[in-house]
Amino acid sequence: MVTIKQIAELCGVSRGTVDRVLNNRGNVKPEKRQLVLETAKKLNYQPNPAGKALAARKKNPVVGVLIASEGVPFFDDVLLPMRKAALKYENYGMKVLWRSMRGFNVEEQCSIIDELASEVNALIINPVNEPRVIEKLNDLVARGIFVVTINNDVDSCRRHCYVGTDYLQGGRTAGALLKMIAPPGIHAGVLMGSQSMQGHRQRLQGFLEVLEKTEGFQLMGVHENEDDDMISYEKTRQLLEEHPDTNALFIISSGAYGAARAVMAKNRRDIVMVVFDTIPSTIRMMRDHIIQAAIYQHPRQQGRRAMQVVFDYLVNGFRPDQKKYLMRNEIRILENVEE
Amino acid sequence: MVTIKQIAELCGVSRGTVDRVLNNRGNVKPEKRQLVLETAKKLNYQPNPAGKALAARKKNPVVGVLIASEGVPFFDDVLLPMRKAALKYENYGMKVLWRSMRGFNVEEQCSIIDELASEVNALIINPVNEPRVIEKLNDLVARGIFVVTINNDVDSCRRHCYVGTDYLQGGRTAGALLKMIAPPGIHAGVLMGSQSMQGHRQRLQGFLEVLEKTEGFQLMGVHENEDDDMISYEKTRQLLEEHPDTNALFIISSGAYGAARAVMAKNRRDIVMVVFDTIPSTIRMMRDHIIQAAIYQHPRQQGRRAMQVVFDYLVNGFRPDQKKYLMRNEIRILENVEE
DNA sequence: TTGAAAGCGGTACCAC
DNA sequence: GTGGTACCGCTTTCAA
Repeated sequence: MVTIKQIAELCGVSRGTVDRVLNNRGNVKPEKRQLVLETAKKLNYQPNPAGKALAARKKNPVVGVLIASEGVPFFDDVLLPMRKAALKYENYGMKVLWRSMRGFNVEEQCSIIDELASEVNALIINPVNEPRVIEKLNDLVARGIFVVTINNDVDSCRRHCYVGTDYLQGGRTAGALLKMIAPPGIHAGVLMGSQSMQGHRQRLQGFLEVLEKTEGFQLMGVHENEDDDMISYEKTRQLLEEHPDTNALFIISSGAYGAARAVMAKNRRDIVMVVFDTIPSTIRMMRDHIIQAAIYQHPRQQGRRAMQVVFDYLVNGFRPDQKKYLMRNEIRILENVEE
Repeated sequence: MVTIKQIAELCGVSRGTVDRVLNNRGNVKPEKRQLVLETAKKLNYQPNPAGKALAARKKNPVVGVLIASEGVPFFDDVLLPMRKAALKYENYGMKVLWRSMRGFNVEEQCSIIDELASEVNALIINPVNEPRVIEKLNDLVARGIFVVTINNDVDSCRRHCYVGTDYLQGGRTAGALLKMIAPPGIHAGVLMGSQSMQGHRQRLQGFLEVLEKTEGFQLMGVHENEDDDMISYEKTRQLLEEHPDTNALFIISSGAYGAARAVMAKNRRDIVMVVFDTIPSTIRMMRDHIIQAAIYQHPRQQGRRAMQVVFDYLVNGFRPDQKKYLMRNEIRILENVEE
């Protein structure tokens, strides 16, 4: 392992000079600069993160977290490991400010961002896909704040990093799975949160892409449930009444429980249900054999990873090595859904 | 964040004394000891891992890795992220000695362990489940070497930590999946590496546990392929000739490619194949629709995690918070198998 | 433009 | 028993 001290000795300069070169702080004579750079390269110098972390304490690293998590069980699985990771990183001197909100209110999100912006050097956010929010995030980036979007990426935003899933692939996986586990002649109904959610549209697109090539496939309707179980219940009930030949349901975001209750109410245990996320109510419905499979988007990894990317940047001085960290869309059935 | 220095000031003692108390190095008057402990507890003192890591350099932390990986594609997926993690940790001053072997030769494994034992303070090993090896590992533990078993745990071994999967659950998941994707009346043939591999037996057990309750299920035979594709090919061919009504194949460890080739040779594309691990040859067979699904045991996480557990112990001074780190058995189909 | 020195938190060793 | 001190690697500040 090579240290700054060794490079300094080899080049006949002081550690301070080496530091100035390696971190582009200027004020070094070109020849010396050149010499230091070459030596560092030749010896394959890699900074020791422990040294960096200790020194970084003086920079007072603070990260803000803003997630529209209230009333959304999925985010419990994101936030728990994120909190655990935060606890670990707080031992290095990093601080975390937690904020949450309910629903996708642009106004509210903007004002919380403003509030956080003045006291953090990094932000983890689950952003609403709206121009005003995007503009605000770009603004933070311009001011030197490190921005990580989680679970939901936004268009044309200059955020440093996105942590989430590939929605299109998620839809394809769900479609292909349904095709495998349902009898031929699939007549599927679809429920999604909202057409205005880009991720939901992409999942639907991937799903249809796979199934439309399938013999006997019929789409019985696509309905919006605003990620609400009650609305989900009503719409599913209606769908089943209008199209009794429906034999499969695909739930694109939340509302699986509501849909499952409608299936139970109609006593339609022949229906195959594929949903997203393995929240507790979904696991219960899997045990009752109402829901057959769920696509798992690694919420825990998402939470951990987002916090880690920020820590590595603020404390260890690493820029993320990817602009996007995409988690796999996994298939979970009753047998591998629990710990 | 609380530091040793602060505790020292509050207690009116020196940092050295606080260190002696918190690390049980003795030589502290009971009253002082008590006071320091109470203060640390009250302030919820947590050591800063960066400080520890820096100081740990003087201990010269070295870890040895010994995996019977040669000729086993599965371990490529374990070793690559393990190497990447090692590279990262080497920047903290930890050193890694890499060893590999081919097959499960007790003699050879023992001699490599002996060779490593004298130069490492930790060992990551994929052990052969044999008394002589187990004894040797227990010996290392007694000598203060930190031992992590990976992918294959061994009975009654005092290793500090196991990183791998739950074999029984893997078998159950495979069985339940087969039940979902194959038409009713499953006539399944099974290929396993060896009856003497505990993990393989457990997967078979989980598989049968689920399927034996299934109407119309028949087991057409269980054959050993020694994890070899050629043997796998021969045994599968034979099985299909003796039992032409076989309509499903379950491959418990390696040899999926050999079995798939036999299926192709017999032109039996109606057969449903469920296998373990998504090695390149398996992915190719999935693209050709010979293999329908694979159980994925998170090889990459296994590699990363094992290295991390060792690093956290040697460099940060954390004991692992679990004796077993079990990865989920995931279901992979063509649509979610690739990046 | 540069070097020297202090400090981040923890550990180890020496002198008393 | 105990305090003082040096050191691990990196950053920052100050003086020259």
